[in-house]
Amino acid sequence: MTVRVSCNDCSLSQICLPLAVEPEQLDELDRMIRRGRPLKRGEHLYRAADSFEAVYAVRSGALKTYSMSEEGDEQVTGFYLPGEIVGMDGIGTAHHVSSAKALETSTVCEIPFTQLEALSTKIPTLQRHFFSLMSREIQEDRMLHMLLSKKSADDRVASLILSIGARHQRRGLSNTQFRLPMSRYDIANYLGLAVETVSRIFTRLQQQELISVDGREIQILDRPGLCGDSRKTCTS
Amino acid sequence: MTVRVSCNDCSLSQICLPLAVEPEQLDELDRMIRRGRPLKRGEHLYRAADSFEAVYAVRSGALKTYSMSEEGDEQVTGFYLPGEIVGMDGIGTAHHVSSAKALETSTVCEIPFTQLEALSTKIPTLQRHFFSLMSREIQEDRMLHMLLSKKSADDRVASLILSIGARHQRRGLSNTQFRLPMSRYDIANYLGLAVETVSRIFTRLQQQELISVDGREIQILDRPGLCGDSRKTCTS
DNA sequence: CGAGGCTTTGAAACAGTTCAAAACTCGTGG
DNA sequence: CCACGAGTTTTGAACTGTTTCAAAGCCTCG
Repeated sequence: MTVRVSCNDCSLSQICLPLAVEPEQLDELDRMIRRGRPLKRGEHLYRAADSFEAVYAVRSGALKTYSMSEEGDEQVTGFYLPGEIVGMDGIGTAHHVSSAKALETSTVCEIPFTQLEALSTKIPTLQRHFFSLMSREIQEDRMLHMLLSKKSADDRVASLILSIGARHQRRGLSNTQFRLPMSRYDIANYLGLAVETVSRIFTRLQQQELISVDGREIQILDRPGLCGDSRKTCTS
Repeated sequence: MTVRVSCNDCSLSQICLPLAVEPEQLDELDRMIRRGRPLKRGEHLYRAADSFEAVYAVRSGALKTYSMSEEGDEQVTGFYLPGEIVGMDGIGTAHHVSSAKALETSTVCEIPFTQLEALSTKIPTLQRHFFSLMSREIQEDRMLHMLLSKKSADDRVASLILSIGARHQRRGLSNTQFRLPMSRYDIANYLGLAVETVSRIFTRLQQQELISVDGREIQILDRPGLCGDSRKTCTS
């Protein structure tokens, strides 16, 4: 039982795949997309070693991707918010190398990759857009590389908060006040820190009056301060 | 004055782009490639903010890519050996976001991206191969993410040594004995460590008789030991 | 052969971790 | 509707891997 929503009606079409497709060709893209039932918090969208069939656009909610090392510890590799594409790391190996799990009730649009590939050869702007998406994912990984390798724990947390804010803004929401969809554990894991450290930093950033924290509810009080802290280009 | 070498004669064709192209179509790929004069150690292939025109296949030598933070410190984001493709991070932004610099005398094949894109719509296996390459770059970034966020300094260095070895093997060279093309500074920077730490670790790994080190000359003496150290899947 | 860059080594300092424990949330079932 | 309990978050104190500072030795290439 697939839900009947079309890209035309979707509020995310301006930041999602459709933006690369002319209106007259949108139907073709639209028809290949499968919109399944919502994922409940904790449910998997796919698991490592599943065969790679599709990429997914997040429609609502939030997901995390993670992989497992041989010793069995988890590494959170990314967070995905509405309008973002998840699952591109599987293209090269024909099976997923990471798992994707819902952080809260979420809906996604499934885009079968073989069909997307075929359509891409017909619509150059779509091919280009997809190259761009992957390239930008690489760029972001490089920025994360710098974050992990050069920045202090405070900078890392500040940077994540700013990033979530900026991604909210892309959807027309406040970049100043929002709810973090992930736990302190996930944040710590993603940023290569201990949970205790992350918790202490939230408290500290609040004491410095850079943000106000209430559980997962965040409000940015002093953006320049927070940016300066993380020395990150302060878009938004 | 472009050098006259064709993909047909190139010993790297089995790990480089040509592997995705049928022999009868190889000429078309071949014709779009420009082979320039060698880069001397320290010369740039491109710099951050240069407009993005092409990706490059390394033919000989070795390069590093790096980006600069606002404060002006360098982050080495990758090392590129013969047969590998460098420059894909620029696709999404129309200009390069990092710089690429020769670590030693190197030659590269320049592949104009617009032409590659056009050819990709005609040769689906080429399109697929390019998606795969980018996807694998993302995968590797994710493994690096885990390395930086969860592993000890010793594990990181061991892992890099094993990676360089494996990449030598792909070209039919020894995966046990080789020369590192990069300085201790570059290794430290890439792995998020201090130079002194890296130097100490090389000494320590040698004391443990896992490797033998003579400057940049490396020999792996106890692969399982080195793998076990870095807990990395020990291919090769 | 000399100079600047690399590499190594030692000792002190520190950022972040680990261990331990208490306090809070929130969904669930009685 | 309230109480229970598992998972999450916070806080404190001791510990440790890595960095920083300092200095000497070593290539290598002009």
